[in-house]
Amino acid sequence: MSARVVPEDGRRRRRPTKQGAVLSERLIVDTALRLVGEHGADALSVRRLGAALGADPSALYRYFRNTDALLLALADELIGRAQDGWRATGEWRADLRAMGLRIHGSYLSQPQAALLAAHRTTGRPHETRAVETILGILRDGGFPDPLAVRIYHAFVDQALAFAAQDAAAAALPPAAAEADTEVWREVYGRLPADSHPHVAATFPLLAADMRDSGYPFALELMLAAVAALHPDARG
Amino acid sequence: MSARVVPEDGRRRRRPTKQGAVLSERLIVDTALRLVGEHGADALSVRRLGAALGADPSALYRYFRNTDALLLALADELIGRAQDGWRATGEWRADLRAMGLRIHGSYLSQPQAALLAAHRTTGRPHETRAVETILGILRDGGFPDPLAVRIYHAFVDQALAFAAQDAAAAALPPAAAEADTEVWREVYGRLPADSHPHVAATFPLLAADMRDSGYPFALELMLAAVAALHPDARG
DNA sequence: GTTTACACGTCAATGGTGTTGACGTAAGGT
DNA sequence: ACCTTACGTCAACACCATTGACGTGTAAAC
Repeated sequence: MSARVVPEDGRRRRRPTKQGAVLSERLIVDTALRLVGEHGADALSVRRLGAALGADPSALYRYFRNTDALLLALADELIGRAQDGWRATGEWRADLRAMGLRIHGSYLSQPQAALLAAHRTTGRPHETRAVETILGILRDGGFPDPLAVRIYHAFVDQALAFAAQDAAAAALPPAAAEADTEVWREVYGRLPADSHPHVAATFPLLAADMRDSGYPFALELMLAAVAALHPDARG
Repeated sequence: MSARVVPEDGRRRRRPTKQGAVLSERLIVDTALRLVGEHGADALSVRRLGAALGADPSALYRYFRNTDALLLALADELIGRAQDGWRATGEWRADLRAMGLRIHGSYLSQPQAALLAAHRTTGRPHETRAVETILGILRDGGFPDPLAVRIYHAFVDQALAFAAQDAAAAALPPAAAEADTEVWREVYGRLPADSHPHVAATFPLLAADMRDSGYPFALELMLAAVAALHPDARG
């Protein structure tokens, strides 16, 4: 069985499955995202996706070469959703902030797809559009090319890295997630002041702060530092 | 079978396996890291680890409640290695920089293991020591507690997130890695200037910059922004 | 309208995974 | 030397992704 996948636009004969569903790339991607959204990270397996579609699991291999290809399709869909409806204001700092938060948020809405795809280069249309947009914000904002490129790199990597990091936390099986929470309460909450004075002194602050993502603050720090590098910055 | 795991210090009877190995937490963790380092993340399964140890796979469950517990042990080992031989200089900026680069480097030295562990809270000794150290750098450096805690959070998350991100890239199977590289050359290198003017204009700079990790620059940006927040900063 | 080719849904099988309960042996405290 | 029990082993379960063979029904060709 080689080359069983037929490209989407070459498809003609859409035979319904036994249960009456008519498959398509679009339907599969949407169903996969819905499955994940409704039943969590563990719900996405070839078997379960087949069941949700009303098809034999192996039918998916007519549409995606393997699960990795399916995940890249999900990833590009997420990048696309991050940009839906966004409009540039022309103010580079506000625009970068918005893009960062949108990418982060979009990936977080589908944690386990994000996890598997945040470190891949898909080269698909939604991705290239995002690259173009962000580079444009920086160049139109007045940063010279070499600096714009360095900032672009740090900015995008940071957004994706935090997205993956927070997605990983959100995608943890319930048992592991509870284990992490309990570690905070049971271990860090009880470290003695003589061996761990700094943790002991700040524990309430720490426990409160760690509940949320560190990204928004890290993003603000990056934007502040970048502003200081702007040609127009005084000093 | 409940409560089959006996804590390491309660162990007395070290019965050798059929193949003559004498198991211990230490031996299992080291073997697991070696396995992952040599044969990739996929090589880490209970069965394969058992085989590498010369023991029945289920023997591992006498030492770790489940694979998650084993992963946390691996993560803590990496954190420990990041701190080996480090000494504070008393200069918060230099110390933070060193810690960031050490954590990042330590995880990168075992990309496959880092991938599996970078987003967990272990609560184990090496981890609590690292938390204490970093908090200490900030508090002793003159940051008031609420600010120190926020900075700590952003700093640690950034280091771990980038570590995981870069580890993921380093751990890609050769085929996928080459696919990503080719996407850069074939897709981004050929985007037409009329649809993607910014990418087209900066492609050589972009391709060169993206080869390395974005972390060092992102770290410098964060440190610069943090310096501006220091109580002693003018303005 | 009938024929025909093949796209694609289905079946069955392979070899992997984590995890558990039962069991017996040998190690160590007494 | 005895006895308890820690712990290594075995067998089994339920799940996983993936593949080769198969045949049906669709849609194009005539």
